[in-house]
Amino acid sequence: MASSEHHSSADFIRTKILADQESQRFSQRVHTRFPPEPNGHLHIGHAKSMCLNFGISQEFSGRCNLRLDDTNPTKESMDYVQSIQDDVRWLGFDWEDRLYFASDYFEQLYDYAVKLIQNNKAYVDSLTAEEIRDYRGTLTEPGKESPDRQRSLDENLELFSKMRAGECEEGAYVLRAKIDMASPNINMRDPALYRIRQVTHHRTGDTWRIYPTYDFAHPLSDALEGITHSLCTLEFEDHRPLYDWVLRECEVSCHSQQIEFARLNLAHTVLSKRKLLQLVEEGHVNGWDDPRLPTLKGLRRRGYTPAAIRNFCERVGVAKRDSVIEMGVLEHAIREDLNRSADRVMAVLHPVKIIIENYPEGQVEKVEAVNNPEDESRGTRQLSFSREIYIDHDDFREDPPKKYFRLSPGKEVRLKYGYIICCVGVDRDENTGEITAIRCTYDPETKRGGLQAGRKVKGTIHWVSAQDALPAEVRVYETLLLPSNLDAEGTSQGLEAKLNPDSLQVLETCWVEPSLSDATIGTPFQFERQGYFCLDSDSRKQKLVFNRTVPLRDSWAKIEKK
RNA sequence: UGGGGGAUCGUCUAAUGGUAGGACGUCAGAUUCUGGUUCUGAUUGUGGGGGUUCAACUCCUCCUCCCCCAGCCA
Repeated sequence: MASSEHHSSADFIRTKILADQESQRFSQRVHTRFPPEPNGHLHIGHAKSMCLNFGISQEFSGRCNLRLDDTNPTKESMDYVQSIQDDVRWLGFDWEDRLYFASDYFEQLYDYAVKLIQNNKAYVDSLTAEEIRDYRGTLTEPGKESPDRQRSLDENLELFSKMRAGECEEGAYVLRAKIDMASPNINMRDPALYRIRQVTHHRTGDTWRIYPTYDFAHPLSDALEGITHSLCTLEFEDHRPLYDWVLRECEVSCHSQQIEFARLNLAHTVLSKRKLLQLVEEGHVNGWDDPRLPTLKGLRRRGYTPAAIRNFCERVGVAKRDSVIEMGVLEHAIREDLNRSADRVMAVLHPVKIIIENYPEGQVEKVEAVNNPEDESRGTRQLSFSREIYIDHDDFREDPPKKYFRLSPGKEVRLKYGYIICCVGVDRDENTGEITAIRCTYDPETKRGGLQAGRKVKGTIHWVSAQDALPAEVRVYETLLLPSNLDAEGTSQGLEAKLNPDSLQVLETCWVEPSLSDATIGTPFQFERQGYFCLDSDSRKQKLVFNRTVPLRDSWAKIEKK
């Protein structure tokens, strides 16, 4: 059986599918679908759904469709339709020739609606939205039937056809399922099937003036496509009786099994389209591809790879309980990927100049640097070494704390791939007293291959040569939401209060090694000892711009915190 | 409150009557020209009370807590 070879234990969905296969349900066929509404950009929560739907179809040698659930033209657009396809492809999933649209089924859906009317299972209601709400009852009280529930078959047919013809105002009528106004499940109290929308649909144009609701269109779309397992999130659990009702009353030949799972929640960020939209529209972030956003476009720009995201989704698992995944899991996934694949380069983000007093002025020599210690085939490159170099501000302390292995007065460190240097003093600004340069001497025998090459010192730090380093801007990101405010829900006001004011830090005066001059946008690098970075699309020849994808783990920072 | 779901290490997630396991995190050690990586070890958990059973995360029962539903959104 093509199922759980890769899983020591299957999740509850795969277990269910396995059972269906064994019982010959659906003739052992497995056909899923990923059905986003084209009303926004995809985010990492959708990635979970894609990994599930496409992943399951692969494991069970089945198929997975991409379906755009475009039943509400007031919120949707062709831009989103395109963006969704780009993102699905980018994540690495292939729907082959099975790209579908709910709007492709509008004609068939209409026929099914007519059939329901003819079978006395649906009626045209002229109650207003407010009246329908009142008639619906409450959680504890049953609803009451609309006067129009008794409308004659012919009248229903005629009105529904008028609705379609565009002869009615928005809100004048709605087609409702005739189920049970006293049902304890509010979704079964004669839910709306069709509503009038005098708007142009991004695909069907002005052909339609009535549009089916999710509850009507979704089960039938599944049936029309031969979907066997219709995976959706927990909030649709009590729509399942309605889902089944529609398929039963429409007498379709394929009755898919709806299975609900818990949606993804990620700590310190937002994963609802509404809130994402708010962040973009109110200018808290710079567009849908802002690297701080958990949108696929944002993650991509930030430097996250499709493999890391897919791996993350696998680690997170699938279950029915509400959960919040720690950012650490996502960060682990991208580090794991990039550690293997990203070439190492030297970059100094908070530069301090070092003058090596005993190194001849004007001399430049080459040192050999390893591109990727995890992958020898990536080879080496030459770095130039000279009298003046930059190191990071964090790698020097005048007053070093205990266990500080880096540079401080009278102490030695190794310059990675270069020499061991010793701090002999500092230059200061006469007025402010600020350090303007650090003075060092070097030990000429300590270069790789030198007589003292094996000499051990506690610390090794990164550096760039002042004479050929390239200026760069580096954008450092933190979580979008403050770690302190964990409560997920809130008003729009609440969201704003939780925003991390330091989610973006721009370092304008960084220096990077010259090899980065021909970096391409998006290619990941490890800035030695710091983290993973990639060139941003804002980058220009004169000023390179990098995004920090994720920092390296930093055990010194932990020690120092104590 | 009616209905529908859910509760297992700090965080995710396995174990459907038979050794509570894995991952992330954390801590400690080893290796390291990245305080990275890798390796080794450690750490901590079945919401509560009854019951059935040789044996309960699992079954029964009572309770507690959390999530979802009163759109002509999905």
